Amino acid sequence: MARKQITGIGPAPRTGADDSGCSILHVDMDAFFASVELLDRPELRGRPVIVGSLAGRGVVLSATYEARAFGVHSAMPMSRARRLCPQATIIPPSHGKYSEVSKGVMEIFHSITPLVEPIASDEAFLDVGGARRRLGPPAAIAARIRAEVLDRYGITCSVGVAGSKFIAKLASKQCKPDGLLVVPPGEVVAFLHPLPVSALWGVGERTEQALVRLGIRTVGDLARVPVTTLQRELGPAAGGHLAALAWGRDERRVSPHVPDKSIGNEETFAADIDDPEIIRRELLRLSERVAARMRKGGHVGRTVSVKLRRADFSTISRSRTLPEPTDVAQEIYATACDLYHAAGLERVRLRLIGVRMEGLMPAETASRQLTLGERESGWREAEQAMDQAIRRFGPDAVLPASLVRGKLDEMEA
DNA sequence: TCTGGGGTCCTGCACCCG
DNA sequence: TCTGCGGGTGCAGGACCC
Repeated sequence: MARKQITGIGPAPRTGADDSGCSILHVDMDAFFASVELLDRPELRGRPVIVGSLAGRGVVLSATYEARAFGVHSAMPMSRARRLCPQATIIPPSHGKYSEVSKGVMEIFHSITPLVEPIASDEAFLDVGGARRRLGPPAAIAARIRAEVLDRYGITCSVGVAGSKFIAKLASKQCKPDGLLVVPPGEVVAFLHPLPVSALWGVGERTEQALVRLGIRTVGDLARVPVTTLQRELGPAAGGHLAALAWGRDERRVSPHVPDKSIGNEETFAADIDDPEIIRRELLRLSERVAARMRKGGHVGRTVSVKLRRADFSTISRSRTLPEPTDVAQEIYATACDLYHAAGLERVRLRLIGVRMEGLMPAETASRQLTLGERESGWREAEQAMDQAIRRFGPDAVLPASLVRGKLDEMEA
């Protein structure tokens, strides 16, 4: 999903360019969540529609191009979006529906090539180098994908075709919505240099400000700055990275299987909370969710990380590495509680808490000390039994006692 | 204006160890 | 024995992405 707002005008989209040397496609669904919602609400076509939560603190998840014309964009606070476009129809998100369509779209990609790297539910990179003989040149394959997605799901997508992932991604962004743009290797610099620096992957608000202070506004400006200057200003990694991107150099391959590095869940409260009992109950709920996801994915992890966001939006994180990797919620929860206590925020109003497991590895390769394994086996077996019950009877089938107490409190209130 | 939730990656610092 | 140094690791925070 295109979230970054790029201002500035690039070259006009081209579809008939020479696509030899361009085997990377970036496919990006147009206003994906909103487009899926319009399938069920065709009467809203051509009107401003925003997908986002109606209640509490929320941001815009997706907006039709009619809503974007009023300045609404993804990640904008809903309160602001409503002010900018009061006539918009607001639809609460239905993630299950988007996953279904996403799965189908990914299947279309896989029918073209096994080299598909999903980046999000609505976009992916494809390496179609091996599909040329069967399906024709990359631009023709891109056109075929666009037609098939429209035919099967009634929604449009934009496709960038280039010799690298980075340029393909920029190309799809430039031709949105419902477009196709080929950037041949010989035209990369001419395509790239007029763009604003914010178009580059890795340049967010802060980095853009830093670059503007140096008088760098376009990618062309950036390309003319010595790499040592960029590294001094932005750090060795970011400086080197941007210097390469400014000349279109991007060697990354399309990788179909990128292993997970961490799994976490976080929650923003409807109102700020300073009651340690409630916070601990939420830590348990989040630990349960994280552990269940880890077991489902066959992961164990070594580092427990807790995120605490105060009412003023300042955020701290605390982490601890365990002697042995785990996927047991009770262990994650106990560590999370320790970290929360040690942070000294037990009487501080919090708006968000999160629990994350890092240092993931496949459960079957994780060696476990016998004594620890014996101590935990009761919990692991209990939690695996919970997993089974939940799969059979639904998410509320089994809950830890303290979460049941919490639910009863809510019902009584 | 008031900021979700899922992530990755980088940097700087502290500490340990050889 | 003490000190300096460099590498590895853990931790905290921040920027960035979708």
